[in-house]
Amino acid sequence: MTNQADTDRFEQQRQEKLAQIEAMGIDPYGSRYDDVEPAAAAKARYRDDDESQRARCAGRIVLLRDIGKLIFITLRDRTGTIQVGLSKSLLTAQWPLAKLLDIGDIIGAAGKLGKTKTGEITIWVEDGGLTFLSKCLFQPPEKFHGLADIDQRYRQRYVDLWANPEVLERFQKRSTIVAAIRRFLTARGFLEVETPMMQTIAGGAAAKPFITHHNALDLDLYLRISPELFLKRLLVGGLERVFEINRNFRNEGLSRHHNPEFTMMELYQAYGDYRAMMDLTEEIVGACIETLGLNTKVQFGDAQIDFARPWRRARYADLLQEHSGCAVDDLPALRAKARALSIDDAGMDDAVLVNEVFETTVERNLTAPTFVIDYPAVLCPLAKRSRTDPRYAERFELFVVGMELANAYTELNDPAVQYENFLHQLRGQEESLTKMDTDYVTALKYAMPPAGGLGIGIDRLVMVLTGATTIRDVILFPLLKPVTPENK
RNA sequence: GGGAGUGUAGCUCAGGAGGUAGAGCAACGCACUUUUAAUGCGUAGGUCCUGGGUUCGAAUCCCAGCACUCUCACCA
Repeated sequence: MTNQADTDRFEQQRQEKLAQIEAMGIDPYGSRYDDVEPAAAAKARYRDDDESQRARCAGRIVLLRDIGKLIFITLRDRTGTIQVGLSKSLLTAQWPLAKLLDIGDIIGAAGKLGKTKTGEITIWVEDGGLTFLSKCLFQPPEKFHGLADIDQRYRQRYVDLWANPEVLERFQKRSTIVAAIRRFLTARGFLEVETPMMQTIAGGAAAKPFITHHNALDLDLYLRISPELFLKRLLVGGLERVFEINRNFRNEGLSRHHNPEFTMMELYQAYGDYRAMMDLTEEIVGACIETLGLNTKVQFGDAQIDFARPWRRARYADLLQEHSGCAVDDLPALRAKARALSIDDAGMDDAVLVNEVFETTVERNLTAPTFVIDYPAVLCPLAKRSRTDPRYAERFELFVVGMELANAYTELNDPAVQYENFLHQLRGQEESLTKMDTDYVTALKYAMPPAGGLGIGIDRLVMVLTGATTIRDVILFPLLKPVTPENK
């Protein structure tokens, strides 16, 4: 698609300007530039009645209007934009440098802070106040429409971030959300920890793992699919409240809701249970909404989501009945339903089949925040069974706009039951569950306090709170097929 | 993997009932000291994704492939 000869045509012109800048004795790649004020702050403090105001900002030239002996520049930094005015009479010796500026270049601008005739707050750069900081050698995207080619936006995120300001804003919000969660949990006495990303047994979930190899030990290792079993070992160790915000890796397909590496916040709270986790989830998400300065009503595509508490809590069996018309224990009806939905049920366990029907009929309809509670116990080998009805596990999954956003259990702390569940899992299971984590069972034998555990998918939470309908819009560098010479 | 769509200038996009193509922005030149996507005049810029076929002639029609998007399937 990109014609090399043409790319060179534009780059050539900019190379020539770079050479002219060098000929002036100026380093076209700049150096340390101190005392920079954010553009937004400079604009915010401006006062009409003060002639002595000055400002010093730095950023990228995103617009440039050359009116002969006067040039107006829109300078963008991480906080926004500010106009820079370059006038021949003010700049004097630096005027030739001003005439060499291109859109995309990075400059520093210092001078009087004032207004133009039309009322735009402007830094009127004085001689010596123009600092060349870095030359952009490529033609930037179209100034009004920005970068629209979706593939190129992800591949060249470094361009996307400044060509499309809403992209930068969304990633700033992501950072704000993660910081809010850390602050909230830390204030509650949770300790942030880091557990292994490379594990000899990929436990804590059922997913296909990525495999890597440690040379010195000649040992295959798995990138973790979950930190769960390590965090619960810490409960045994007496860290009664722990959390980790980090990447999980699952070797599965890509979609609007799935990236092979994704960020999970997982926490464990001794002496809690899954109901405590529901309250905590509402509070955590509430803290994020508050920090972002949002109303509880959030727009997502065509849907409006209302996060006002409390959120709906509905039993798995009831939702199944409501959306599929089948009772959770009516297997003939569920088999029939599965066939009607063209689910391939050959060789499928009953519980797995029920869950297939659940996923196809129920999940996509859960738009408003909904805690699905009381899952069939066989689907939850790490969760404690209900004392009142052992067919069910004390587990919830939180759904919003049809997406699983969180998952929580009352944690199973009985080593004998855990051992049995592991054994049961091993029969006919996929690769992630072929090895038993016997050390985890040993840990439970040393006594793990009863506890609640919660995982929140950070990427999906950011999607919901920023209105991003694809996970790739909340991951800076999503996984893409590499560009090869053959497919270019 | 199935289905649908898209691929044209650096960027954003038109167009093309078969006769080798256009706009805006960006670039280059000229003019302009208060612009706001500055403006006006001029110039330059294209393997119309790739390969094959039909045809006197293909960017357009046909076939195959590649890439991307959406969607379905897969995914505790």
